[in-house]
Amino acid sequence: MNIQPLIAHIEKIIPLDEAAKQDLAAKTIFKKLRRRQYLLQEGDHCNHYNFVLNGCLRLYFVDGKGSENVLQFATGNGWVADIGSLHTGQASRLCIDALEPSDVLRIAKQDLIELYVKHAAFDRYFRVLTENAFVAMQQRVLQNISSTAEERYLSFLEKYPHLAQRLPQVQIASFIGVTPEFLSKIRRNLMEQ
Amino acid sequence: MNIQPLIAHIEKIIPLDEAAKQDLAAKTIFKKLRRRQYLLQEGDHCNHYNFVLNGCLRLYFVDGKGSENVLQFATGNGWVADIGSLHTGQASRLCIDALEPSDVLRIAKQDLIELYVKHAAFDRYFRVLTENAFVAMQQRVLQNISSTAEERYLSFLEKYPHLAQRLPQVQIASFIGVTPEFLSKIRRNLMEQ
DNA sequence: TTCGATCCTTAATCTACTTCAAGGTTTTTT
DNA sequence: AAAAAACCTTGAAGTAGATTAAGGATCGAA
Repeated sequence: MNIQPLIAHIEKIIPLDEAAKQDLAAKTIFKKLRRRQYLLQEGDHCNHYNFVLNGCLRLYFVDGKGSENVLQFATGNGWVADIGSLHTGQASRLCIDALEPSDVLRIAKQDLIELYVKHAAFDRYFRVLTENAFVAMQQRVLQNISSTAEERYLSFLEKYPHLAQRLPQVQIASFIGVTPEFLSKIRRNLMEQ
Repeated sequence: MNIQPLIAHIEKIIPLDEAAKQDLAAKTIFKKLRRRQYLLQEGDHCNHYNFVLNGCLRLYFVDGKGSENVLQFATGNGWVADIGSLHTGQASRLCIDALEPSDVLRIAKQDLIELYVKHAAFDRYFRVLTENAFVAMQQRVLQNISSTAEERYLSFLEKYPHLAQRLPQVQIASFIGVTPEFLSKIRRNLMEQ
């Protein structure tokens, strides 16, 4: 199993010594997913942090009316987990599944804790990682509050041009927080100009 | 200057040795704010992480139409900063000011980095802190997408009962993402039941 | 003690977005 | 190759919430 992409990703933030790399390799699990396969299902306990090698996963929430609301897409070199459930140990209210056939590296919660304790570099890496994710999430809250759906769609195109090509409209609509019908209308309006 | 509340808050997550406490104390700046006083203004570079001892601050964004959109309230034992600006060094698009007269402890960016390097405990502490903040922000995105304004208001009351008493309605409206007029209507509807 | 801010509410009109229903196309599975 | 899913669009009708405008209440400063 080749965990090189993961190591490379970590070393963009902080160098790892040999011992750290070996411990990491020993705790990394490889998993292949088909399209539509669950990695986490509502009610499960989220026990793994997942690093996507290739393909595309989504983290989403099924609300009272049965609609899916996408919180996050994860493609190559991205992480995905229900961090809330992972930390508190409570059952998750979120789902993770594969939008495309995907390859994933997983680290179990207990192993992650051991890595934190043994190698301070991992605290640093996940601190920076989470700070970046936090900033992105904060900007999204801002945008939801202060922009129209059309503005949100345009900014999605700008920010994730590769995803815009790759994903079905339904998923994009769900991410920016509108119905697929309305996104269709937005797109038509944009075309006409 | 008494930084005991800050130390206590950190030690809920990870113990600090004497050296770490002393280095922390040496880098901590005390600041008193009047009501309405800015701690960070749009266009400034955010160079400090701020720990609130007492009072209440808000982090907010002024959008194209000139409306204020509250991202976060910070009261006793809470942190507030524009983490994005703090990290990238770019000018901030956010503002921080005091809703009540407040006392704040500040750590400058450069000092924070030195603390990270010298004492691994700080990487751990801020990792956990940011993970919690991230989870909260994620839940907020979810709620914005999948709930009505009334549901968001009720959940605000549940989650921050002390703030609901203390803050003007305008601020609460801005936090949950509606106009003050509409919040007023929501409150009336709730009364009538 | 009064003047100006800030704050809260009400009501009328307006609009961005949802819901529902339907038909056509493309992709996936068998 | 056929059947079944998933996907995208269109239009009509409905609704949550914004906007505008106005009046009254409370608070803070001089």
